Amino acid sequence: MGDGIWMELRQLRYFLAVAECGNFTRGAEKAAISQPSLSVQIAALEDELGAPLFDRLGRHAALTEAGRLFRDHAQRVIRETELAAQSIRDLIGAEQGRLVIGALSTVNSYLIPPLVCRFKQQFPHVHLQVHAQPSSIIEEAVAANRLDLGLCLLPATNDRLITSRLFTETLVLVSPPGIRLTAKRIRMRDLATLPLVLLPNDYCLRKMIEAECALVGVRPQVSVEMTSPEGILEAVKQGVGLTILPELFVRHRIGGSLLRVIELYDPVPRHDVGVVSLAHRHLGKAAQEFVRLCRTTLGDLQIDHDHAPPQKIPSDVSSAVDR
Amino acid sequence: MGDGIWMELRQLRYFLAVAECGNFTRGAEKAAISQPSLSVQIAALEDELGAPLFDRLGRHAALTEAGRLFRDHAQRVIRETELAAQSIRDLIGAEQGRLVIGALSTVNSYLIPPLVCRFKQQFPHVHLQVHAQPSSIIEEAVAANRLDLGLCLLPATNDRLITSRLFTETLVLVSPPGIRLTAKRIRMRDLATLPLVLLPNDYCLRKMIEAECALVGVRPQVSVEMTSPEGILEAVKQGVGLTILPELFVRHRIGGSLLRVIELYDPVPRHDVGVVSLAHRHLGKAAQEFVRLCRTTLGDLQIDHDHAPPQKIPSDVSSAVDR
DNA sequence: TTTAATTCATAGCTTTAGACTATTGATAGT
DNA sequence: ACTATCAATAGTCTAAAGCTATGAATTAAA
Repeated sequence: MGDGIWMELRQLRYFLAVAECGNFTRGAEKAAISQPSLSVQIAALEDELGAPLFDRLGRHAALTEAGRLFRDHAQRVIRETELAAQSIRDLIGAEQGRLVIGALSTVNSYLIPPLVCRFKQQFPHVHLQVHAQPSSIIEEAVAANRLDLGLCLLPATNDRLITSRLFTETLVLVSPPGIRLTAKRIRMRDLATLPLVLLPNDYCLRKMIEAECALVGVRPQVSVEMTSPEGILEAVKQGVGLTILPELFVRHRIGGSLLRVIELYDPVPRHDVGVVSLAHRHLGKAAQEFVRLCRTTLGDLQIDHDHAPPQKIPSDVSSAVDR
Repeated sequence: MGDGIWMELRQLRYFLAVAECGNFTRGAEKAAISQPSLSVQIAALEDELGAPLFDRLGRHAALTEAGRLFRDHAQRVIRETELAAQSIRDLIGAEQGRLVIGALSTVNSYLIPPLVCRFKQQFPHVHLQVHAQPSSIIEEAVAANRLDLGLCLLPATNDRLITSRLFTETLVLVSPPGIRLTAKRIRMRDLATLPLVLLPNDYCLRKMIEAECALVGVRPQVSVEMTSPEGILEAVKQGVGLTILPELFVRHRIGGSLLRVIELYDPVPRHDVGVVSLAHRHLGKAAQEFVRLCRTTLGDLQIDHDHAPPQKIPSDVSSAVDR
């Protein structure tokens, strides 16, 4: 407490140099300083510790008992500093670390799986944690610095966040096989007569649907509310009703089932999805790379739908729809 | 290698202060420096590590991923320096450490046992190692810094040693029960006719005896040579011959045996025993205390002989001698 | 929206202390 | 006794660590 001066790493480095050389003069050479400078530092160290570290015998300087004891500690200290610097370098190279992100549950379903796959391939030692949460919770968590990144609806309401738009999600109507709906696309206002299975109304997606409907003067008939998009899709499959969900999500989920996808228009219900992070929050290489992978993965997904569908996936889908 | 500037403990201390407070301003208070000084040091640290350690969010400063990683290392470093300082303090208090001494085998027999006992009582955690060696070897080992202290004959021949006289050892003649020698004291020159069991002639003690004899113009009749004083005493007990050994040693060894102690005079053969250490060699508290204990223990031993003998031990001895 | 308060960074200046050269004193080896 | 080596000391210089004052940015309150 009362000490005015403290040990410094420099002194430990000099000390170890002398201990290794057994000689102040050569120790100074090794430490790349002059011999007097080294002597002063060693003396300061000895003074602070309260015991001589070397016996200055004419020919060589030998460690005292205290010196031997101190050497072991000093070596550990220096080693630890080197380890510290190295581990930071490793982290910059994103070879380790921890990345916690939040994602909308719909996005979580189709974007995250291939994304995680690629990410893990690139950064096998980064501990990645993905939370499927509603947009509002994600925003809050990112703002509170509990999440590194968030994938949520835009625009974000919290102004402490910086956002970066990723893509536009289009909503489509999903109908079960039994329903007699031959149209490939229907107007928004025509939703009024259909029984819908939707998310609870504290979800952004639900709110958006309500808002879109209000714009064209209709109130959707909500027959059932469920919290999980997957569950909703399953319910629709059972014939509970129809639902409205993001197109990408639906297309990647209906697989071999008999569900039909019906486009909505006038207007087309859509919203932007983007990545959000806390302003002034430094993003590590892993996080930056994660964002980049979002875009490339998304690009690949879009291709699967804007181009490939006419050849591949639609064959599955249409066959299922045809029946 | 190429780096011009190095991490310093000061920076780690400041870093930990900020990490703990989550705030540069309060961290500066904790570190007892101004906030700008702290900012500069943290910036330097971040610059050297190549990654930001804190995210400067408006309200508080939060550790980055790199910061969290670095904190663990920094804590270990600081902890280790504290341990180092503490262990040196402990050593100064002689609560631990290692003390290696050399002692003449005769001295080793009577002085060392009680000495070690007292020493261990005072410094239970000091690893004490005692080597029974001839004076010349001890001198050499102390000069080569392989021994911390040496108990040997004075004067020491090596001028790199500093010596401190402890006491004067007087040599006495020891005779077995069977010999017809009634005198309590005999002249040195009378040794000429007696068969002696002595140490080999590379021992200082032997050399001294030879020298003393030469002074009075006699050559001792050496019937047997043995390297260990204890062995010699045993041989004498078996009737192999007489011997000449340090009085203190003999008195503490003949116990209940029938050996007789006969004083020598004209001149009285004696030599100084002292403690030697290497010049400029710093002696730890344990070593210093060991020397002090030599003197006090020796004082107690002398008392046992200069005063107690008339009452106690001599009764045993005389009875044994009378027979 | 404006205002006030926090908080960290920057700039300029002061002072500390680490580093260098030159020298002395001491020791060891010739 | 002489020489060489080595560590400590003295004196000077400079780099950097510290402080004060100030500015920019953000948050909280009015």
